[in-house]
Amino acid sequence: MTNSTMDDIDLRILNCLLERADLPHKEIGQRVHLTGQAVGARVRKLQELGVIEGYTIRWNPDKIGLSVHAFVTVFMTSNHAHQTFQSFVQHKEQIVELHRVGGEGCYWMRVRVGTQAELTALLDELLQYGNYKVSLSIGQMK
Amino acid sequence: MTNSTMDDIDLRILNCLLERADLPHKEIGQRVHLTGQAVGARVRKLQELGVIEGYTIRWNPDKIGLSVHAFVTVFMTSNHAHQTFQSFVQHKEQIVELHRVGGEGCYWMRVRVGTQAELTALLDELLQYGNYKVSLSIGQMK
DNA sequence: TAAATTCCTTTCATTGTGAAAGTATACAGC
DNA sequence: GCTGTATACTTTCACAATGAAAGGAATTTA
Repeated sequence: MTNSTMDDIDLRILNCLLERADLPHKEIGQRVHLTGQAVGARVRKLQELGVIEGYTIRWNPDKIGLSVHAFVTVFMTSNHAHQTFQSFVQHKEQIVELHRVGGEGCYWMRVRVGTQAELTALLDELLQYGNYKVSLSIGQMK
Repeated sequence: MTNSTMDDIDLRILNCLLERADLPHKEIGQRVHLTGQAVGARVRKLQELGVIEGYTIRWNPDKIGLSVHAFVTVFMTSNHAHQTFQSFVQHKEQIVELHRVGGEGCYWMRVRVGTQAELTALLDELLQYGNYKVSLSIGQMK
């Protein structure tokens, strides 16, 4: 790898892939005026640079019954519970995203569950680590 | 398509794809004891059901200079501003996710920008619609 | 028991992909 | 100003992945 910096074409390829990662390189190539092979080489470069981390699917959790989508801010009550809290979170598959935050609270997390009852149960467990604030998503606009 | 219900194999395929959507169907097939073609048929079924919405990439905004990752809760001050607020958000590419929420505030949004100054500028613009609370992600654990 | 249905496998044609070789352009050093 | 080197592309080619079609096993329905 030579040039470790991204140009405008790389950005356009990135945008194409974000929108539709199953697009053939040849078709992306038509949009950025390159052959499929050249696109392939750039994509490989972007992966080596760590810009592209991997391929995934966009999906709809609602369709498999995960209709409750909550944002939870956690306020830790003890300074010593961080380790156990984090391992607690890691093995809870309902918690699909976790960030350490500065500002409001200590952690921010996204939760996906099937029922209100399941959410309540999770929140009850959370109490061993601290307090929380919950917001429920009632519609995604973007 | 006949059976509109998902079975355990479908779920396992879904998980494979969430982890690595570029895995060949043949290889997924080995994990769930099916041929590649059978996996392909199931994936097509999941797309028709709307469970799978499309293919994307996982990427690292940090690597292209988007190092500020903020969670913003918006408290609207007027009941009439929702329309203009939503179109405002739609054409701001720094706002990468937006939800209407119940609980804390009216909207929750995820913001990706390069600098604190850029965040400040965005928050200033937000003031025409309402107040806000900001948290900055200082590390993603999941 | 026979017919229909579902879901799979096998086979095959088409398409996508990555490696290799060749070409054009830019740039450094003599 | 020329030559060597590097970069990034295109073309060619072999291989792998994919989807369509046909056929088979197991289950359901009458």
